[in-house]
Amino acid sequence: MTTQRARSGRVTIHDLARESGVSVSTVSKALNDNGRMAAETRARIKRIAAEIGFRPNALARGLLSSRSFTIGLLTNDTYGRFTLPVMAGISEALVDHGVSVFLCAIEDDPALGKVHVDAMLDKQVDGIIATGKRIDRSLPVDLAGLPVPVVYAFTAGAPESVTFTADDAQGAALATAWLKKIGRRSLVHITGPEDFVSVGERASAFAREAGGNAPVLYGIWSESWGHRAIADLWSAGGRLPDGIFCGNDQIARGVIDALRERGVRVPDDVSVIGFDNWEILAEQTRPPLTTIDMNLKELGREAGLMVLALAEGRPAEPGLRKLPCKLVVRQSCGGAGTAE
Amino acid sequence: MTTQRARSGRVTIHDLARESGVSVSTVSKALNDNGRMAAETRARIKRIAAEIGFRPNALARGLLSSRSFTIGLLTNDTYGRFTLPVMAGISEALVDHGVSVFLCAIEDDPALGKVHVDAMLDKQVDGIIATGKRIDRSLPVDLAGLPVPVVYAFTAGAPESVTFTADDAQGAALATAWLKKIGRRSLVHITGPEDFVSVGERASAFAREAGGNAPVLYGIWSESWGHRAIADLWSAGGRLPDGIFCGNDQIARGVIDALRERGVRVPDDVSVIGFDNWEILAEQTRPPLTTIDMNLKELGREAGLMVLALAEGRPAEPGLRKLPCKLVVRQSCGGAGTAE
DNA sequence: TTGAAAGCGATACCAC
DNA sequence: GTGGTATCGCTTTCAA
Repeated sequence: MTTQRARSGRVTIHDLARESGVSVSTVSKALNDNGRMAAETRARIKRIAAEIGFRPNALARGLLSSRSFTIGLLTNDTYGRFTLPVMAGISEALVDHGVSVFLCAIEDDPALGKVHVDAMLDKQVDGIIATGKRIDRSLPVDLAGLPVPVVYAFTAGAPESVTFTADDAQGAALATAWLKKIGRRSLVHITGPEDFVSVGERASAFAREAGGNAPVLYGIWSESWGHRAIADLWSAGGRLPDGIFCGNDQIARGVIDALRERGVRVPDDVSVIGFDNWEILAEQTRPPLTTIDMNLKELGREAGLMVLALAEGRPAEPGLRKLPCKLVVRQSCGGAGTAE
Repeated sequence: MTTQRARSGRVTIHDLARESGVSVSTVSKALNDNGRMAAETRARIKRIAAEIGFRPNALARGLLSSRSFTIGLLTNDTYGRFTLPVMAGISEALVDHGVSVFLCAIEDDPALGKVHVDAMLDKQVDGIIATGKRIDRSLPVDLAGLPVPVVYAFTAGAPESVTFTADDAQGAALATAWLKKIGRRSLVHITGPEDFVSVGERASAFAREAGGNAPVLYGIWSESWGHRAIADLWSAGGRLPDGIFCGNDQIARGVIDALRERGVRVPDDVSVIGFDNWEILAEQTRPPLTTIDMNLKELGREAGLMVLALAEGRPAEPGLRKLPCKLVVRQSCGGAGTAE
């Protein structure tokens, strides 16, 4: 181990060759289990490699193979509520394959987006995943015609691309069915802005499941709207709901707070169900919120495996893939397994 | 533009040389503004480069320069509340310098940590930033003795390293001083677990500013604890506070909800101030929460510039750098500029 | 079974 | 001014 190393402090295949008394090419074959060679030599080289801590330079390797084992993740979800689970899934799926992820937060700035895309391409990423906070809006960058495969996750994709999204309709149906299953009969859907595609999908599914004249209240994605919606409903003097399906967990939170302030008991008098399973919020709601989970981590995982497949040249059917949501039962609906 | 290109679909410096009718070395010099050459030639080459969309391969470049223009970001903050702003700051600071960021979420798994660190080193990152959710805990990986500079941000660092953190004491003093400034005299601090260093720092600063016998209530970082703390205080029958400094925004949220439920008016009767400026929560609190912002984005920016400096061989004083917090005034304290 | 040599894409030195 | 050539660290024929 007294041999001198490169000034970089990193040990190269040359160092290893010198140390093992064989040539560079032999070392390469030994480590990659290529070619034919004495099993003993191979073992010895591997042992010495481990001893002196040799790790092949991925840059050099990438130069040859034109695979960098790197992908880029583009997002405009600064807050990260949606992006983070997606990201976690991607990372988890790819780390086993030795693929690293460049994170590029581009806000809604096209110029910034271009800078990041160019930087990623310069760095020879094997593929790009675009993700966002809305499935009916695309990122402010044009990713068509890039020399690498692009997969869209939770953001609108180019026509002939692969896009993953949560199945809003199925999730909403799940929520509504659950309210009915636990015995609720007068249902309301309090949700976000009508121009969101996911709002429309969820509302339609709700209507289908709850019956066409169950009211749908559109508003914004905030607690305050949930609060106000309850105020409106209770002061309108109509038939009061006993089951409320909210468009997201924040609205649900507002709804539950408003109900409590009115002395309406949740879940005894009214069941409330949210959407998103934003845990930090859902768990702190009183009572903890039953809600729909979009399985974003799984979505990320699938997106990750998909870019990987495309990068390796495996073919994939283009199109929109809707991944199923799941129900997370906490206490805001009551009824879970009990004879209510 | 009819000349054939490499099968990769990416145009290389050779293509560009052929296209411009000059040698590869001339092209290189032209694009990098190196060497002496006819201004006209340089301009022509640049123009053609832009036309055929030439972008230098960063892998090849990195091989030579032993600079990959890539850094690694290691985090165990899965939820991302702290990591995200830090990350945004890092990215923002580095994108101008052409540096990309590998995101490595390692949970609290040492094995996963090692995998990611190895992968980053293989990819020749120029430096690593370690970030977490607690400044008094270190990540489950040993980053000492790495061949690249390491900077710690919002997580405990190795002894001789550069570590950035928020100035908890200053932030707490700021909060407490604000309560006093707007005329509050009976102060309480409701905060998180006593074994967090930041809890200790904030509590000491609070005591210093509020007077030694102002009570400090330790609990957990949740709304429910804030809620319960108020219940305890109001049922204990002691002197009731008119100013409450909470250890984080979630606790503050619980406190405010509990106060409202008791008919105590915020901010008329009691001022409440939080910590973290977790906007999505602080803005939805009723009334919106006045709180302390740790300037995490700025912290990230500084950390980014620091690794960059270290990577370029510029020296830096090791040690802990506490960055100042700032006060964000909303409505939960009242008093802002008014003659209360 | 092993090693020499070419080459991946770019840069830098040194001739011309 | 411009172009050949060595080089970065590694993989991959092809000879020996």
